[in-house]
Amino acid sequence: MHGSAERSAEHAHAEPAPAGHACAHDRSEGGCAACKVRLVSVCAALTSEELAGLEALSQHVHLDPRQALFQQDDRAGAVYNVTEGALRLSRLLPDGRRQVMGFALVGDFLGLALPERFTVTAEALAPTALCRFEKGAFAGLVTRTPHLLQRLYERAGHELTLAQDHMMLLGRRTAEEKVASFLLGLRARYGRIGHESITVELPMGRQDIADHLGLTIETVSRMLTRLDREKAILIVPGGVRLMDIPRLEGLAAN
Amino acid sequence: MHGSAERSAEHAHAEPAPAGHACAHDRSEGGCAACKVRLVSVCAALTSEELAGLEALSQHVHLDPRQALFQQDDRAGAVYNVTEGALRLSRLLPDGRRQVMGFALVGDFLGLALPERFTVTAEALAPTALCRFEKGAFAGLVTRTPHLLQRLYERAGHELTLAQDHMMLLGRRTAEEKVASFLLGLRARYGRIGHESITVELPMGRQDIADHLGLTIETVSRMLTRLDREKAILIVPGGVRLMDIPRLEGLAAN
DNA sequence: CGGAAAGTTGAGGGAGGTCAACATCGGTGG
DNA sequence: CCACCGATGTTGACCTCCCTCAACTTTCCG
Repeated sequence: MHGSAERSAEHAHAEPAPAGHACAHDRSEGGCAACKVRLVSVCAALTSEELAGLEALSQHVHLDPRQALFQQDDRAGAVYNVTEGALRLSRLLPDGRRQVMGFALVGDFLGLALPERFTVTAEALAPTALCRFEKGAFAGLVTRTPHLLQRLYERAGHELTLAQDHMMLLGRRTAEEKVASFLLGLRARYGRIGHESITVELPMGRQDIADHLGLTIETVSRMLTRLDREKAILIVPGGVRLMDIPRLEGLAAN
Repeated sequence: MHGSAERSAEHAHAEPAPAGHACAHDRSEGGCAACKVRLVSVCAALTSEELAGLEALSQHVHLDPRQALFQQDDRAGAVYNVTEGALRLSRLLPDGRRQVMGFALVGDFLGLALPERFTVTAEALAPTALCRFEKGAFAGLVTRTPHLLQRLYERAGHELTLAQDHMMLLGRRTAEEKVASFLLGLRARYGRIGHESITVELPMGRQDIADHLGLTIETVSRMLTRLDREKAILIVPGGVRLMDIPRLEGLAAN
């Protein structure tokens, strides 16, 4: 099921640029200062000189749907900033059971902890564009730029509280609560990146949602159907419209 | 069930020192340089001058079993380093369901993310001693000491991968796997702080384990009994002796 | 020694998993 | 343009793992 079609772009980079090409002219269209994710991303911590330093390191990467950016346990050679699209971050147990640790949306940073090896597999859910920073160079910039380190640290702290929220969800909530909570959380995230709407796009499949919430695909489907039947949501192609947010918030209960 | 006996030492600090006293003479017995948790803690990043700076900020706090150090949503006025004992870090849902996010052992750092408010409640499981650092002063030291910030950042990254491990456990493992994994994980942690042994102390109760693993107290008890019956472990007063570690590792499966 | 708290064990039930059939959707080629 | 096909999602029937409820035992302290 994890066929060779999902080869890692991280590997590809070492080879003569088959996918994920990172040629110099790729970063000629405006640069970091004009980057539309700058204000929502970790780059907001930087002065314009620092930004220039960052830009010198940046490369653009594009992924097709289902293409992997990197695999769990790959040596981490770079960090990334998502500028377009969405990715699934997952871990596999030896027997194939999967846990989706989260979804990276526009503005999200991958490789935050600067780990030796990636702790998750990152795969594109849609056509996705990223800013790539060579890890060594980025680490150098970080040590020279306490601002940036501070910002990364704050971000890591934030990730940690999100992880705690999700542990609460996985350990102590019912299936219906999990699904309601997931939809509200996703809506809030879209809101923060400027796409405030009652309609929540779901670029991930039902299986991805199930593996994220610690459920099966059937249970996710049933809960969505139930919420739809009860007029709390409306299932639409490619997403869900939240019809009764107070009710959903009651279910999410936090 | 969460009676007034569990009042927060964080509150107590503002009042005229009822519990958790932090008088100057409390830090006269050796200081940070002689601190036995120094090498396993975040302080290992510091030079001896920096250590002196840290020491000037430090206060000793002692907690009795069941006493709270701080509560979820308390304004975070300090960070802590555990020097003795153990604490339970938990979160409560409005309806009383509880998730234990983890247990802090000797050498562990509380308030790592320097949050505005604590995201968990911390309660002592045994007589516990901590080093307390006023948050403002600590934050000041951090900005003046890139070493330390770097170290905190690494630590936060490590916490993040631990959180991911635990999400995998909560979302995708069976009760037996959860318990086996928990025991092995605890043993590994004790090992890292110098208490390598086949016998794992369990300073927390069954309910705490259950709330950590997303199970009920009865299921935890049954799984321990089953592992005992199968000679994988031996239940002893106050803990568990791991009799067949390969078998436990097979169950934990990762 | 006595009472409360903590832990264990058993019986029964239910939320969610499993298995299987069916529906829907999107792409591809005739 | 539509028939076909595989992938994805939905629905139903049944089952099982874990939860619930309850009784009992053990441990911990005063």
